[in-house]
Amino acid sequence: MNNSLSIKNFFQNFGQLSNKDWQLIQSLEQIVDIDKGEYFVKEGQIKDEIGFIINGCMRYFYLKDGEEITGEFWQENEIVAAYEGCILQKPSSLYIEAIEPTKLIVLPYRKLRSLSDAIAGLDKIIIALLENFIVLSQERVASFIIETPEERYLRLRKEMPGIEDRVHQKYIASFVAVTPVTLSRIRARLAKRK
Amino acid sequence: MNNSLSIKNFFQNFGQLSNKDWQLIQSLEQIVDIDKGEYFVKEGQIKDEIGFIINGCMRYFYLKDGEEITGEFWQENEIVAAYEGCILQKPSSLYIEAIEPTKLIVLPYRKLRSLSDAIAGLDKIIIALLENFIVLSQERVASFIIETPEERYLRLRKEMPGIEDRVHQKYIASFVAVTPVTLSRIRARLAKRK
DNA sequence: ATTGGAAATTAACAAATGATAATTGGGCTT
DNA sequence: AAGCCCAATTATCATTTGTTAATTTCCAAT
Repeated sequence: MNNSLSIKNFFQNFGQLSNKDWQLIQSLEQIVDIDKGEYFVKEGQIKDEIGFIINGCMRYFYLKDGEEITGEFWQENEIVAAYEGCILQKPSSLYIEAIEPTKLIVLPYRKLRSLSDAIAGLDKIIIALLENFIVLSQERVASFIIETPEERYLRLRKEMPGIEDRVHQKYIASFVAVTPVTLSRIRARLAKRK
Repeated sequence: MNNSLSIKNFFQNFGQLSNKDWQLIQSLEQIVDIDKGEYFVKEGQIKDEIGFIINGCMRYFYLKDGEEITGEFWQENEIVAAYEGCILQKPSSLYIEAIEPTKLIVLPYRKLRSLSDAIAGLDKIIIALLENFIVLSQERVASFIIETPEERYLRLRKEMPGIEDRVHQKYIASFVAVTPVTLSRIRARLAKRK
């Protein structure tokens, strides 16, 4: 099966493309495999590429005082990117790591942008992609503003069923913004309540 | 002086427009004055308009268990919007309130989008606007992930000098994600340390 | 199957934050 | 200028979370 189909489907959610246009985009594509524990982006690196996960699981994290603090998890059919590299062309302040062996379709963001002259309608798709990203980003902000750690934990389980079987609890703990010990206590409380 | 000049300058940061194109955009513009304590958006309302602050000061907040929790402050030359309305055409889950008497230039987002066929280069400007928004949004996420309340407070003072003279400390407290009492203690600690 | 090592849980204690209430301070109205 | 109302500070106490360490559980490698 053609891996590229999946990202095509993803793009076509946002707008239609002719086969010829699609081939132009495909010419920028690269398939990348990342081993478990290896990185798509490291701190300090300028990475202007976006990755589309064919299979596997990733996270991004900040390194603060030697501690890894997870910001987000990504799974199949999701887009991973370091916005600093893509939008600002600046060195990343975060790491993007494969939690499992991960296969990605990689597209250079600026080169993709530069195809808009050749591909009518590409701008519309990019706008839709960015809008999509904004929605996710704002939901994450809202989750910090209005939710407790326990609520964030429950939301993660709901939004990403199965994620607990894929990643360490200590990663989830920092995603939820507590220590592993506290997450353990939250889980104990929830289990008792049931 | 022409208020519309300021939003034109703002847009032109992201791309050039001819006078004719600009007039087309201007035809969508509306000047809106909002009294202190009044709202640009209320919870439940579908608002697909973006506002550009000519003068004044605003904030958005969520209402949770009767508590107002501030998510962001906006000042002159910044754009205010409820992404749920603009992007998703859904009822807002938040309020946008004028903290001071505020004058806005208001543009309907979807109508603006629909001008792309008539205005070459508008899509590029919209992309730049969205990218700009993503950067701000991700910085806010990062601030929750890697910073302590004290650090968030210091960052706000640095990024928005003078904001403390414009808004109540209780608003700042919830922005920083602590109670007013705790913010007061943080301030006392900082004053002593100096 | 055994074993080594890290992750998760549990317990005990320290530190920080929240909640409540009393006091002080500042701004607005009359 | 006086008085009132709400915001901000301070104090006290309760609750929660972090920290450290001990114990158990889970994987992975041999």
